[in-house]
Amino acid sequence: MSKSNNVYKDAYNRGLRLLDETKSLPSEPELGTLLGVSRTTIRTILARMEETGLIAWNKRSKTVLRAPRPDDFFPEEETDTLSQIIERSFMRRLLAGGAEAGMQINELELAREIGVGTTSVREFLIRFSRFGLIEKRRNSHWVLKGFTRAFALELTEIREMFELRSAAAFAALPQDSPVWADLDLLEEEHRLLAREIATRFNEFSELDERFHRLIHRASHNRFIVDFYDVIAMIFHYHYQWNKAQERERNEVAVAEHLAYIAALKSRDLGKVDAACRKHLKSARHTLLTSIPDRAALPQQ
Amino acid sequence: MSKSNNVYKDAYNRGLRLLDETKSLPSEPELGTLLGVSRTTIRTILARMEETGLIAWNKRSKTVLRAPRPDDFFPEEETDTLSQIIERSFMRRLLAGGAEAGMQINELELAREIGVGTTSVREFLIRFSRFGLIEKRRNSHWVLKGFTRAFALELTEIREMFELRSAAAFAALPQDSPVWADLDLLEEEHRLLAREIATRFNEFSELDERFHRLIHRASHNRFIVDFYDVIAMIFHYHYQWNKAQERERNEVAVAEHLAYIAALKSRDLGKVDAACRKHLKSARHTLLTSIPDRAALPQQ
DNA sequence: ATAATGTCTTTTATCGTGAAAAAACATTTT
DNA sequence: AAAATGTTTTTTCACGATAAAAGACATTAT
Repeated sequence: MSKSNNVYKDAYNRGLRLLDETKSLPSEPELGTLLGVSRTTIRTILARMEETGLIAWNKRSKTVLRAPRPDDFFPEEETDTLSQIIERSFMRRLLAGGAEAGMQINELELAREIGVGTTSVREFLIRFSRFGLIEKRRNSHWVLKGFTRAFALELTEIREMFELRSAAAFAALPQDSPVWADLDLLEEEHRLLAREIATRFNEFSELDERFHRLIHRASHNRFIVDFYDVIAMIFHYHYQWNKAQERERNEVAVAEHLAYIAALKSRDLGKVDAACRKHLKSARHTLLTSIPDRAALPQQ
Repeated sequence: MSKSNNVYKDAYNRGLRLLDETKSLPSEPELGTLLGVSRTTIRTILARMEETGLIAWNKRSKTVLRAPRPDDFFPEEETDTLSQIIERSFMRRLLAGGAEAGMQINELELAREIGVGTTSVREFLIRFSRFGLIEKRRNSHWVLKGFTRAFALELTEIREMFELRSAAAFAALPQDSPVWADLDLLEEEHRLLAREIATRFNEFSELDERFHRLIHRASHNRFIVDFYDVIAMIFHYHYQWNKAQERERNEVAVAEHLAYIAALKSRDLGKVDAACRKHLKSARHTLLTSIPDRAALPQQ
């Protein structure tokens, strides 16, 4: 099978949306930057668009002939990266119970189960290992450390250390820094979401991530910024799994964010520290309550 | 070439040293745990020892016939892991100048240069990426971020945060914790080294790592413990490269460690904090002075 | 002369394969 | 019967090969 052409398919789908907006497409390099792919892929896309009668293509002229129909799009699942597919399968296994700490992870078995080569699984596990949930035994299997209470506590300990420092750095940024404008925009989005929280509560997690990443970036420290990947991954899957009181939780979190933003804007370090601590405390609480108690039993 | 048998060769070399000590070898499973390899490898080793006339092997009896000679050992370089080989080559390139920030890293070229397959290089780069020195562009090349002043500052910022916390946790450990015995042992080793610093100064870095890892372990936080890998890697290569005033530097560091150990034993948090800060400050200074100024120029 | 298109080359992503090493199972020895 | 040895199976590690995607070079159009 070698390599799937998901990059092409995903870019094609996104390209279809451009057809609605204009009567003719821009140049190939321009499309490349627009869709974030190389010209090679753009040309493959254009070739297919021509073939399916979506556009007339002759050198520089790329005229839109008709609007894309639903069946012009490639199926969503064909646009996923292999590593996304592996990650999803792996996390499903991990969260869908039966994943006791200390359990062995078998590359070959995982690969067969997902239907991919072992190389891809190996590479995924190596990348995944930095999240602290698995560990490699040299020349042998991986060991699952488990999504335990201990893990959550260790994660939040670092998170709190990093975010308090980043928040302080943020508040100390000069008034003319562009981050203040970014913060204003995020504040506005929070206000909008707060108003319609009853229906849009599930949009919070995406906003949450953008907000915290903005703050962490103020640390100007790659290790702090990169660590947010761990948090984001955990929260992403965690919230997919645990939907209890999602609306209430998010409503509280939005309010806390707004208080946090106000504190940042006040540039009063004491207030920032207090607002940040308060939010992190409730975030930790939410994460901890969602972990089954079984996992709190002594490990190893 | 498939897979080199370096595990066997390394275990064989270590196994040879056992022959000096006894007249007959223990059971296969026992040898396995002793050398940290599987029985399969043990049996391959025994087979060769028999073949070269080192032992007489018949089922349970493994009698030593003669002492190993220098030429019985496999050459050192054949006992290295592939990832060690790749890491060394890569770091040599990186430190031996000509590695400007922003430079592209080519998997294929690296693999050809080192004489290994691309898969191994890919896996190495993925593992290496957590050190924050390289970054991947999706579907494209890796980018070298460079061993710059900024990198050193970001690294030490985290190190200081983590170590201060670990040191405080260490000092708070109950008197009957086994770590105090470990600390006593390390203290003794430091005293011995201090006495013979003139000749043994190059043994410090190994002691340094053991000392700091002991302290970090007191945090009981996997992210803190794991982060020491980054520090250890940087210091390892950094000190190989920069030998200026090595003796003096290490002499100072040993004295600082002894003061740090005394502070820990006093269990006075104020003293611990002061001693830790003092040592970390000079460690940072040493690291920073060794980075060429060119690297301090504005990046990107 | 600049920027696009057309064409060719290189690199990345992924697989299947095979030897090294581990692990599991069967048999023998104490 | 517990622990060792003997034998077989499974898994990991690393490679070369190949399609997808990126990138480089050549040519053409504005």
